[in-house]
Amino acid sequence: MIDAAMTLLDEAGLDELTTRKLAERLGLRVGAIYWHVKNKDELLAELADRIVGEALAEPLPDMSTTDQLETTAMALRRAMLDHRDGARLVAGYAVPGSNSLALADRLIGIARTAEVPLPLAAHACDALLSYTTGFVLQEQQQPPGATASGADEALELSGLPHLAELLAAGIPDRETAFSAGLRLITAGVIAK
Amino acid sequence: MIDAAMTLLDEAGLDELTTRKLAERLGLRVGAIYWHVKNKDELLAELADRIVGEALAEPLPDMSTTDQLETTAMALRRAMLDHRDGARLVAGYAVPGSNSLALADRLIGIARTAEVPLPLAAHACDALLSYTTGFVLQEQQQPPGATASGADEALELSGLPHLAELLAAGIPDRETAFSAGLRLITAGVIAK
DNA sequence: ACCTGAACACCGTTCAAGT
DNA sequence: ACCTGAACACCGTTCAAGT
Repeated sequence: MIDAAMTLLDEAGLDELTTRKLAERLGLRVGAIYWHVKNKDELLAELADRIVGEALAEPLPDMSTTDQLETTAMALRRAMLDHRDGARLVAGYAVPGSNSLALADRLIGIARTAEVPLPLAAHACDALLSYTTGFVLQEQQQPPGATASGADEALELSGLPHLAELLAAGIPDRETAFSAGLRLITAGVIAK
Repeated sequence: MIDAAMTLLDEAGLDELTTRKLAERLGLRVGAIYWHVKNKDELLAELADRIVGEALAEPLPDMSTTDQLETTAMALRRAMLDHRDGARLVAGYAVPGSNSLALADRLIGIARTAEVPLPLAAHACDALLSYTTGFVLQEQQQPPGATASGADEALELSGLPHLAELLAAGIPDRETAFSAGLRLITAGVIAK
């Protein structure tokens, strides 16, 4: 059931993930869905939790504290990117009681082993999670035929000198942009 | 038209912001909506842009570079919090060509006046925007009767020692949590 | 220019009734 | 225990036709 929903999500995206299409894929009538699951929101919550679970499954090699924090955040990003609209799902339906809490606990734990005081560790965890989901959300937003690379259609840049300069200098790819933001956050944690 | 949509959003939330309810509020039939606007997505994009515009309207007093960056991010947070589901709207429908670009340009500009090199300034801008929308998204998520303060219903904390400790120590309020994350990012920008 | 009437192709959810 | 049939109350969108 949830497996079928997951593959339907991956193939069709969140907007097309409908109870009726799910039923059809399972060879059932719509109503049958509601024997397995209370409602659609519960279904989506389970999907979101599963995605966060994939991030959690990633092993953590021996490395510096900041690298461990960054690796964990990158695992979350990977897990969300691995599923269509993954970030929207996690941001919108991931619910306490589940893997999200475990992920938060892991992040705080990493910071604490480096003797980071609890309040700062909590804020760092919060910042990393908000940043990561915010970043991937934006990343997965441009959906259909966004011209993959190069300066695409001339958007209005008059009055936006810095963006113009940035466009001329070349926009960095998503990977390095994400890592750079991550570094800004984690550096602040141990520097304190 | 967009004004009516905005107040409907504020009163009813994004899920209840429906073309039919909007028409009813305007004393029209549904079809009439589509004379004013191409489709619902365009309507939502205009709302999102308007919200970002409110953030842009906030004046920037004379202060340190990091304070200016933080003030700008806080203005965006305020603007999103000022409207029901503001973050979901901005994250999901804000589109280039509009106030989002102006906001990004402003952030990069602030960093650049402090002689931050362009690539770092761009990454800082990216990080601040992703963090802020991610944070407020989460903030506006718990919708209905989330027990406002205090440790609410016992969620399962076995195996989550750090979260348990955090809960015992008291969860910091959203304001200071947001500021703390902001500081982590901005500190990294000038420290470099 | 601006709107109505009326339809089309969808949704999520419920619930008696079947097996 | 698991599913069907059939309905209910909604959606967004289109488009001829009216004024």
